[in-house]
Amino acid sequence: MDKVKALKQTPLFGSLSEDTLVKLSEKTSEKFLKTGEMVFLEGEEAKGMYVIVSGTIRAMRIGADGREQVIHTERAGATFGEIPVFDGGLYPSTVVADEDSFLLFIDKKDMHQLCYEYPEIALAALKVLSKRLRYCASLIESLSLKEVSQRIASLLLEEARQRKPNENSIEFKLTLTNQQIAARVGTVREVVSRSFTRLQQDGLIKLQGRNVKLLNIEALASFEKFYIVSQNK
Amino acid sequence: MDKVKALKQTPLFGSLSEDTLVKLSEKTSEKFLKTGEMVFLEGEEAKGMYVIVSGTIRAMRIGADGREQVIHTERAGATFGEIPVFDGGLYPSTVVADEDSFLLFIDKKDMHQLCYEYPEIALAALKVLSKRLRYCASLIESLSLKEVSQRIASLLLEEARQRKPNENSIEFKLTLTNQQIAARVGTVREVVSRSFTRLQQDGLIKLQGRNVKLLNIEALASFEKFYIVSQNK
DNA sequence: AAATGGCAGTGACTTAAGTCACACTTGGAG
DNA sequence: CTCCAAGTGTGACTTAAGTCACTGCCATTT
Repeated sequence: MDKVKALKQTPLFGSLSEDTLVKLSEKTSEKFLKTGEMVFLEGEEAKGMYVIVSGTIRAMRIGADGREQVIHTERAGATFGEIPVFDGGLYPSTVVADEDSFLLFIDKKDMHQLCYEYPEIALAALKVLSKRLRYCASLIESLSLKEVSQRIASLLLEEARQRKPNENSIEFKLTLTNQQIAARVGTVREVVSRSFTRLQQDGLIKLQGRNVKLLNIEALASFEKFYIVSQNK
Repeated sequence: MDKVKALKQTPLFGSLSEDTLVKLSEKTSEKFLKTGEMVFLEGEEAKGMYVIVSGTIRAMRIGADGREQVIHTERAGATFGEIPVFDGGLYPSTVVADEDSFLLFIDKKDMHQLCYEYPEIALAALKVLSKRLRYCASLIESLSLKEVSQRIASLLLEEARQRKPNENSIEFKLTLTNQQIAARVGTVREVVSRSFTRLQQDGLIKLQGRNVKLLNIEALASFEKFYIVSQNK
């Protein structure tokens, strides 16, 4: 069965035996989503969590003016909606499919039982949440202490890292729209656009349409970390 | 023994029997800190995590210009530094004592062993991290989508909640300096000061020195959530 | 091959927030 | 008591970021 294979791929359930995975997979229910469809809304009652078999999702919050801030994104093999499973509360953010996606739903109670029966699952979940917490802490830092162009620099470096591991000049196609970048980085479309042109003027990147070339990764990384504004007069 | 009593109080180890706690307590080591002393630095190699027996700490990041952003604060009974225990990385932020504090240190390996032996500990840890993640998500939202005075409003409401549960007009003494508030809320001292006077002008609070009175909790809460700026002309 | 809708780029303007400098409280410590 | 350090308040100024309003560019779709 396909579901079993999918569960096997995840960091959460990868440690389980074939048999156990079969039993688990029988308890899951399936959910198909088209791009843009919502999985759940912030504040909704939560009955369980999701595993992404294929596709990608974003978890986000929406401000009073309608602006969107992405909290985290997840792709195939990852899970989301775990928080209410472990602390009993409501879903902490709204989740939307960023591509057509196939999800498995796992009930709260089943998950608890698994954690008691197989401590390695609890440990794996702890690892997943820890990584997420790291990411959130960095996002907090950059929202509070860094400028937009620095945040964009780090997004570009991260995108690059996910493609080719390590060269000193990397070129790739941006799959994100400026609007999506803005929502991740905590600004608006126009500012993203201007930041790109500024990074280009400063010789850190080269743009041609949606094609980005990081001209000097070293410099970009140090810009991301250390750039300080005019200071005093 | 005092250590055992302290461990018993924590959400993490509260479920353990007296005997187990004694055994655990023997594995911990003690650490005393004066106000302002550092527990560990962001990026430091991590050998384990801490339990706060008494005192308070703040976990924070420091920007290139020296500005500080608090990620979370913890008080007696809480734990911190768990992330590297579960994901094997370095400490994600710098932790400093906000008062004279007494901590217990628990080794990574001991913690792992406990999680295997007592799944309820792993579950408790999952709950702790889930709560922290909720807090971080809200901080991200407010840094990205809310104005400083709104963030201060929510800080005031939170402070109030931690004292008297629910009345409609609450008065209390702010223990935080404006500087500390700024570091939590993601601004600078001066802006906090001005925000306070503005909240006062708008009739939401009454200030007398460090004494704050929330005049209209309803209104303050709705200001915190929904306030929208001038919009268009 | 038009036509349409979604994106990107940019000028012009506004504004919240940050910086600097200085004066004013205040609550301990000697 | 009074002195002092630490903290607060505030005016004046700068600036990053946000808003509005267009223009122009593609990539589909019919």
